[in-house]
Amino acid sequence: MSLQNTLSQHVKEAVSALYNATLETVEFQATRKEFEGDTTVVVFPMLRVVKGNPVQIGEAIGNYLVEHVEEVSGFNVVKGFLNLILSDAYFLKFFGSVSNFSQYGLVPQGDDAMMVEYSSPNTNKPLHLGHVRNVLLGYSVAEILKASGKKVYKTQIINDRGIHICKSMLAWKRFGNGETPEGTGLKGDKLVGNYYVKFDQEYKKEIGQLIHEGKSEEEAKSQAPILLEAQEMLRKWEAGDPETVELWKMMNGWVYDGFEATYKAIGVDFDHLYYESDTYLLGKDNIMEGLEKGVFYKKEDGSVWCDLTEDGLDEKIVLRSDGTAVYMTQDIGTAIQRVKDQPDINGMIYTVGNEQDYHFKVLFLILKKLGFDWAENLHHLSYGMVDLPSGKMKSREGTVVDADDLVAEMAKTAGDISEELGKIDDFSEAEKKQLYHTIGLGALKYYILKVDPKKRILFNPEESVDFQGNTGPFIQYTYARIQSILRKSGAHVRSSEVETSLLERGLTLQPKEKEVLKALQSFPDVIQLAAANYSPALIANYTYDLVKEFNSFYQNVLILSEVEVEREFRVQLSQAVGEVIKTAFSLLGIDVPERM
RNA sequence: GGUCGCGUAGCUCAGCUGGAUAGAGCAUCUGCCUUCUAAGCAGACGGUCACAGGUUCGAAUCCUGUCGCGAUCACCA
Repeated sequence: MSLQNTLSQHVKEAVSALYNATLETVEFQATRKEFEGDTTVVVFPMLRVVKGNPVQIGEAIGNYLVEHVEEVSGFNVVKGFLNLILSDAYFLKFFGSVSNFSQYGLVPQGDDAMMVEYSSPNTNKPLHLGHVRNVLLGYSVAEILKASGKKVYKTQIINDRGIHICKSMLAWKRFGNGETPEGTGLKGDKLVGNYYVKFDQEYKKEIGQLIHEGKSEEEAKSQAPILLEAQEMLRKWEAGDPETVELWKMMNGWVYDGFEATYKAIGVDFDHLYYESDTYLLGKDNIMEGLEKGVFYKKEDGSVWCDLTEDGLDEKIVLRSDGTAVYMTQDIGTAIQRVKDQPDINGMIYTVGNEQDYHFKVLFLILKKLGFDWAENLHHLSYGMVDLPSGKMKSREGTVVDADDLVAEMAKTAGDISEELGKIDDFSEAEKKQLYHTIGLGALKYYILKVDPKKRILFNPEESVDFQGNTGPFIQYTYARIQSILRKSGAHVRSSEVETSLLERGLTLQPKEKEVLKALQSFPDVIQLAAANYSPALIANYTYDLVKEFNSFYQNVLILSEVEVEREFRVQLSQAVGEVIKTAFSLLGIDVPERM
């Protein structure tokens, strides 16, 4: 039983004994820094069942607790707040009860399985800053869910078909002169992306020409020869024309190699890949079944709809009048297919930008109406856009921030700062390169993940990301310093038997040490809370708080003390903090360096 | 226009189920490297929590309305 539960029980007893009243719940709160105490009971809510002065009630309960509960060694009452002081024995008992801090807070995997989808790239252009936020969020939420005891399948659906793909194929065919990634030394996704841009340039040129010849803008846009040809290419692809399919396979292959390199650089991975070319025909059967069940209805022109007006939404089309699928059709079919493929899944998380909030609201509602039990556990992990100081990113205007460039830029900044500090002059070039990548990526990931996903991010690439304060590198730095302490102290290994004897050997805890212990104590709760809210930000901000407490301790208390017991405990405490930082950061997908 | 989200210090952000004098970092200013890594620590300065009502012993937090910003409301994906 957690301390809070134990205390809660005793407070109820106290109220019962002292006032002959029954308390439903006891409200706890972290004690504010300016008051003495380790945890606080709020007396106000008790006034409903106990009539009287909150201060007197607090005093009475406080006295009762000190007398009856060994963990409580003292108290004070300020207004309606009962601040309890916990004994050193209690804190050391907690510290000793954790046998292995590298596993601390992690719940062993149960049978509950979830699928987390993220990235969802198009294969006509490279990944950009928007994808970076998506991928980091999805990956981190998947890791947090794992830590909370869920089995997790990480997936991405690759949008590998459609008119946009044909555009870059056509442009390559027309202007490419047989260029390949190998021949040019360009990453495959970059090469293909260039032809997508090339298509757009040609398209604009042709539109201009047509308007010059007297067509209206609308006519020009729909009649430009290059566009017609792209549409023709899509038809050929759908018909399975060998030459077109061959080209499609080749160019998509280039793009996959490019994506793979980017994912590797960012440090994310997937368990399953879905290709839209395999799934885009799914869903029609499900629509037909739904039609029979009466979930959908058919209009006179043959199109199929779902009436959501009773749920406060509109009618939504799920099948066109010509019988072809829309986006919604595919998503319905894909969701159902996934559960068929992986029957232990009983929930799915879709990491997709908030511009699709409405789509997912409708999708989930329809799946519920179709009667799937897992439809209750669908969640749209919706996130805000990443804006630049210049405004929105627009691929056609070349204002996108490329993911690979961004990672390289961050590593360079990390390198510049490190060189200036000169702490790692004995590193080899390869080690330095690795370290700069770790730090730069840590800065980028932390910067994005510490913000509430719902909020838009204003990303200024020039100012780049800070390395001071609430940042990834600051936390990495703290970890590195802890490793340094462990090296210098001869790396004491913690064992659970030791801590009780620490008390017997005369150890008394200092306030800074208690603060660190308190911060460590809340880690398991934070993981659960983060999993329940799909929020990496909670983990990030928790880690920062822990590091702040540790640094304050580090700076104000001598760790390598002359007194043996103190030295032993402080080294172990440092080690524990290091392990929790490492765990927390692994949930964010951030590596920690041994030295920096 | 309907719906959804956001609005907290000059800037970037925390603030869990309502609780004490609303917290960090950056920026500005003061101290601290002969002691475990100064990417640090200790402190100062900085707030009408967009605005107005309401519920409550108590509201940044919950409810209603207003304003501002954004997204969305396709037989596009």
